[in-house]
Amino acid sequence: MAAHALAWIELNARRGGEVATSEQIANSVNTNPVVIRRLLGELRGAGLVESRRGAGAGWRLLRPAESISLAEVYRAVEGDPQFALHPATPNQKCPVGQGIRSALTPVYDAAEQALSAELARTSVADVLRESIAAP
Amino acid sequence: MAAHALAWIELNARRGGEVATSEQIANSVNTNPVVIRRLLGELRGAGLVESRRGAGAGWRLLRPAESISLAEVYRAVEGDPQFALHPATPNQKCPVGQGIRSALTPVYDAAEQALSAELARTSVADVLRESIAAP
DNA sequence: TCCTGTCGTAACCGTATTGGTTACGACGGA
DNA sequence: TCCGTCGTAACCAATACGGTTACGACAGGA
Repeated sequence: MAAHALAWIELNARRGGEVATSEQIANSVNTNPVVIRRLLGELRGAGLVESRRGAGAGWRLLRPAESISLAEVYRAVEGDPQFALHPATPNQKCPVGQGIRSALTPVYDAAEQALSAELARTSVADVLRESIAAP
Repeated sequence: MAAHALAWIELNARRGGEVATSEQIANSVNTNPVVIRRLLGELRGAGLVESRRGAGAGWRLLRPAESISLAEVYRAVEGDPQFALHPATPNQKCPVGQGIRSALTPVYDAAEQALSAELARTSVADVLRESIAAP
């Protein structure tokens, strides 16, 4: 949904729209404007968009769509690590339980890294282009 | 937890244990035996372990720990795709909404692929070794 | 100055997921 | 026959997520 929202803002800008309102975006994503405002709020925290209030308010990209990668979007939206360790701390009296977390942490880090690197290959502009090109 | 359980089964085997019971594994993972049985049930479905019932029952790896990668474990446990598309189908009357899903699907597939490739670099035997080696 | 449109945010709901727990039947070796 | 273990259903609490309503804050125009 975040990728969709950003692509829509970019399309709107290319059509001459100064800013995009959460209601317009919600109409395309088919959800509630509040959901969009929450979502874009996180992206604003990551420095990807800015919002204007008052009359004629709305949202705008802070950087060219070509330079915003899905890795940044992903990181902004899915803040916490994707790979969680055990909910309860394992049995420290067992050799495995004692060392399992420090054994898995680097593996998880590498996995997140690989994921991020792959997502970095696609930009919001790419998403928009492929969306428009779809049959 | 799945990686932990498999590593424990392997450690137990190296110590001469024929099979590992869900209660023993649960003791190391610090959870309930039923949770372990459910978990290993999925891994059995993926052909990674087998279970024996009756007296003296328990679990055993079906393949050498060196040949079981975390990618297989991950796939067995986290069956469905990690990247979900929109919960509600987007507005088909909008160019972005109409094409966004077919634009994102290949990106998601590539991301899952990158993730899997990274996890494939680590085996259950690696996890056990690193766990035991931990300070 | 007031009015209007939009964001910002809190509050709440329903649903789904997850790990945990209890319970009990099924199985199979001793 | 007995006993230990798996297999599985049922239920619970906690959490997360998208959705919805509501309302104050803000800013620009009339």
